Amino acid sequence: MRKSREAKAQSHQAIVAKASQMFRERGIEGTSLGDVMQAASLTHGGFYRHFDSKEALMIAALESAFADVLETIETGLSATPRPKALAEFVAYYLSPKMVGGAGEGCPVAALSGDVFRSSDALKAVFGRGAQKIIAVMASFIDGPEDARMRIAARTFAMAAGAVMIARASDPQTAALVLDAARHDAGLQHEAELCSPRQER
Amino acid sequence: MRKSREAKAQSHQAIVAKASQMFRERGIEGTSLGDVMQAASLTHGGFYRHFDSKEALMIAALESAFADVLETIETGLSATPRPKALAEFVAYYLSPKMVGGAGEGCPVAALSGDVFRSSDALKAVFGRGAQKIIAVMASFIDGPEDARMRIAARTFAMAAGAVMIARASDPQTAALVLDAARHDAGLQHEAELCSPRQER
DNA sequence: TGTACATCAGTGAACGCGCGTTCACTGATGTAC
DNA sequence: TGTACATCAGTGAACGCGCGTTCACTGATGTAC
Repeated sequence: MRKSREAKAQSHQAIVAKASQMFRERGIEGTSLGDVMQAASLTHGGFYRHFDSKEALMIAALESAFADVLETIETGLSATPRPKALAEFVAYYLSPKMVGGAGEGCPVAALSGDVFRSSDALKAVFGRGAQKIIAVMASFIDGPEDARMRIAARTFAMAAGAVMIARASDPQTAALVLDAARHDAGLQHEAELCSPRQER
Repeated sequence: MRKSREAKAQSHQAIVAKASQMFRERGIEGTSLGDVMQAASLTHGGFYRHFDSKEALMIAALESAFADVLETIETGLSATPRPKALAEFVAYYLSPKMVGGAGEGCPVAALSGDVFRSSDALKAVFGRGAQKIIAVMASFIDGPEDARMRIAARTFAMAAGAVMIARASDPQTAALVLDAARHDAGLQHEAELCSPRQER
């Protein structure tokens, strides 16, 4: 039953892809290795030919999820004209498709709770991914470097926070929070640009 | 070994209090009923004299967590003068004590991932709690009703999002996101008040 | 108020189940000559 | 290029473990008279 090198590579890719999707959808603890292997059309016993442990798969799956959404974000942002790009991105991030489809959505919104309770290795992958998303967002904002990073980081925190709250709430509360975040998306430059700096 | 009515009530309260703290700290799936009962100085078998299932405890514990933080928020906001109250609250929400102490912190930041994957009953409790927090925050903002609710909701989403991202990240990324959110806390009124309304 | 009895809070053993992980095995693939 | 052998991807049964839940039991508490 031995498979060729490229067949193994395909299996590996399938395992990571399915895990990446299922972890986001059902949570890491809510997804068993048996579930993942079955989704990849394999049996559970073969898992350890590909990974040393579930932890190793978690890292690979999280990296894969970040790579996927970063590509989506970069192409999406490039497609819209500069001054409105970030607002459009936030609107997309908060869309029913994104909020409802956790499996294909942002790993930050889907997995922050799980990663919080996991190893430092996973947190490092998560932090690196989050920073990359923020950096890409910042690159589509006008203004001085530090202000752009700040706007990107707080906008991302607001969008991800709104999605997480919405997913954990009843529909009415979800709508309240998502609408507020959407409304903010059109205004986020203003505070930085029109008001005198304020120290706390 | 039967205990008096008030002794039972004390046990009940202890179970809920410990569960409320442990669920936030370790996650719902990461906390077993045995852990909770042991923390409440009881043995696991007695659990079902108090609740029908773990799900029932989840609901009671979440309600208790929201009641606790709502009280903290209301007294905290009342203690600071009006125009700065919200900014002070956000600074407190983002403080190392709050970010580090999930067990005593906001259930929205600690449990949104777990509740997302749970029953509609839990989501209803979660949504109601989140709305109450937003309403209390809004009551300490000046301006027209709908704008106040919007500002409160997006500020809460940003703060909770920042805490969740920070907890799941390496220290450097955590600092980046928390600083950006802190900085925003001093500015949040401005966009609504100083810029012309913008439609998307 | 005292007594007899029913109730039931809490105990600790036991249950069935699903999980991550291990293992002996199969047979196609890769390699050495 | 062909052959003989080692490798190893994938299978499916088995493992030990912790979980939520159930149960028979104990004895103090609550209640009826």
